[in-house]
Amino acid sequence: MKTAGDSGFAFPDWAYKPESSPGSRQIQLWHFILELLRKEEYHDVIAWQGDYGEFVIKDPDEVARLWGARKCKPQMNYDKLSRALRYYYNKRILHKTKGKRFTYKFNFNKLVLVNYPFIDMGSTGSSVPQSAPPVPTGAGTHFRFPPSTPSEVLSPNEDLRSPGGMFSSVARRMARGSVSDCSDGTSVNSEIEEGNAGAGEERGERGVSGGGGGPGGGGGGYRSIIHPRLSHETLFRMYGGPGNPAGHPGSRGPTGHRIHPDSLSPFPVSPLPGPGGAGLLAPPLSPALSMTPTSHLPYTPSPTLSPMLGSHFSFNPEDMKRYLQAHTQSVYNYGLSPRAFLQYPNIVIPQPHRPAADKAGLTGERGERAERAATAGGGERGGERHHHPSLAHSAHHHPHPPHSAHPHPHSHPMHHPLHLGEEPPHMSPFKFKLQPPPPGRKHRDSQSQSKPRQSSMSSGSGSGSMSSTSGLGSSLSFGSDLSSASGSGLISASSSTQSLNSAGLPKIKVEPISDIESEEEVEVTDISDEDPDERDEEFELFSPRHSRPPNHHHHRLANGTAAPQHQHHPDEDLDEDVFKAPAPPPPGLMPFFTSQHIHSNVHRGLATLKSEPTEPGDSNTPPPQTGSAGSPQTKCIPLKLRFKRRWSEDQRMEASQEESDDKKVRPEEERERERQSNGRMEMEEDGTGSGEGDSPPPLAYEGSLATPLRVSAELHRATAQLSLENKDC
DNA sequence: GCCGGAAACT
DNA sequence: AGTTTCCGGC
Repeated sequence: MKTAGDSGFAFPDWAYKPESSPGSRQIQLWHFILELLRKEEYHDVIAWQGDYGEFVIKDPDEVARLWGARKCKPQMNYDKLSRALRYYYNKRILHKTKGKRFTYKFNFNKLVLVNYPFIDMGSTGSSVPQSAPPVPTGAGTHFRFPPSTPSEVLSPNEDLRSPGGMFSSVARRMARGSVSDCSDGTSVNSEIEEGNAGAGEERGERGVSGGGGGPGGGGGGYRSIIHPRLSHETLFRMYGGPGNPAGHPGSRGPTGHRIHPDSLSPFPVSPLPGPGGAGLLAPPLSPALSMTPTSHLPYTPSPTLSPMLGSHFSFNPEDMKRYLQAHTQSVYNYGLSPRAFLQYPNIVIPQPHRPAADKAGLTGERGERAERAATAGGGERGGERHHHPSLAHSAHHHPHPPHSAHPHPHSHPMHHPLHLGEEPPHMSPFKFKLQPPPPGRKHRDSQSQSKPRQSSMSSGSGSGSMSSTSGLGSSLSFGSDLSSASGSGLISASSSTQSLNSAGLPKIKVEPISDIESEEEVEVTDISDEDPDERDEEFELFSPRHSRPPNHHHHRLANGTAAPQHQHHPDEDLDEDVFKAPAPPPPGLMPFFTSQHIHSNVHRGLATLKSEPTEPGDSNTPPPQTGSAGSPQTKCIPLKLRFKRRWSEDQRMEASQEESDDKKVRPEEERERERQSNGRMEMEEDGTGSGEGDSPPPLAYEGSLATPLRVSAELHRATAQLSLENKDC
């Protein structure tokens, strides 16, 4: 089965579909809708209206006609189209706004972020009008929706390993891509948009009534609507400097990593409003940063794109740095869940942006960007993004948003330069052998799960279960790799870890290229095995349930009282949340960002893990304001070790954060199982049900850190090993 | 108008 | 898989 996972990215199946991506021949309805929405010409037909992400089809027939034209389905009508839209309900891409005719609402959190991490949500939150269509202003010049598709994003593999590869890959795609429409031989080259940056949009369809199905008409009409490919620039932004093949370690300066050339992050905020960039979005991670674990994305090894490529790949420090940086950056840029950082405790979060430096760096670096020319009109840097009219007033056009205006970037605790260059020198390349993820726990438990639904959680193969951990095999990979790294030369982390397996993590074998041979195999057992699954709620962190007591099975209340009293239907709530403007991240979460828990000095071993989650991470990094004190002691901790720890914690976190998601999608059995074992998940909300403003107590996290003895013991051992190794650093 | 099952289509 | 088509039901 091919899914997003094939590419190595953690995407919900529905979100992936390369074929359906803009660049491919088939466009998906939601893409199309978004396209229309972003075009003023169609505002009389369909437009944003109402709440965030909500739009109204003003002229159903016309929309249907347009859609039909696009799909070469002259018989299309609103009834059919709406049926298609309804299919999105379960996928959570859309919701129907009840009571309002022809009104639907996008779930951009799932959709945009997952699919188009590059999209600039605009100033989002506050500045954006209610319906503020998360109109994605592309990272690039002009807003392109869908800026890219996961598939186009390139696999981490490619990126990390060699930008060059990335390029070629892009080139390849660009070369090939064109969207064919119903027209005879006519094909709509989506690339065009890149070229004209939206200029010359045509509405061929309109007015060509009747001709809807007509080849020429239909095709041409949308010609510029779609932007299928990710520009190189975008890619660079995503991954930091342009071509800097892994082969040239150290060639890139800190500034070179600039993901966003614009003065400030082009992704000021996630769609979720939040104080100062605090708009933390949850889990949906950038496809580009596939290594990041997401809670709702299934992991699927990709033979071709994923890091699992070939099932074996080598990793060197540079790559790691790059990856980490990208990850970090993405977290910041996309307002990802703080959890994303949990993995890299010691990592200093990159500064959102250093305009001058960045630009300089970027400029210098991106000579090869072909698209530059193409996008000429765009002026990406200028921050000239296409804004949806409705967004007009949004604070978008801030090439250099003042802090006041955009507190996020700088005020955000996360904003610390990532000093990758300062990674422990001793890091030597090591190989990771990735193996296909073991069957999810569900699988094991119930072999005969009903058909998998892509909606995050339900997929049988554990994709659902993978939730956060699995999201990206890679991220997990690291963790597991690292943890296992301490073992004998070649270890299969997954094999030793049941929890991991249950999580559906890919198996990874780490082959220390350098010296780690003496290490013992460490078995990392995670308590999270409880039920790492089916969670795909992206707002986990921000939802009330986060306040749930730590280290408990997610579905249970701390006091053991399971008495959920909230009135709403959990489903409803969740959905609502999802479709609602995101709430600001709970204060309590900040610590996560700021203080990278973990890391501990080697000597302390795992103790840190258990009790002191908030230790300051990188010695190089000044402790964030919010962070609790920090003791610079982790300097010498090998990345591997950090990862290991991070991973463990993450696992625990995951376990505690699970929550119910889309029940609709979930197989009945599954739900049943959950109910039985965990009690009502609804309870997770803790009765706090209030919604958005909820801020979970910081404690929650700490508690969740509690580690089972066995785990700590194991880890401890591993740690000891590592520490010995790195004693001298 | 809206919903969602079912089957067919690509 | 993602619709498209059809349709009965609310």
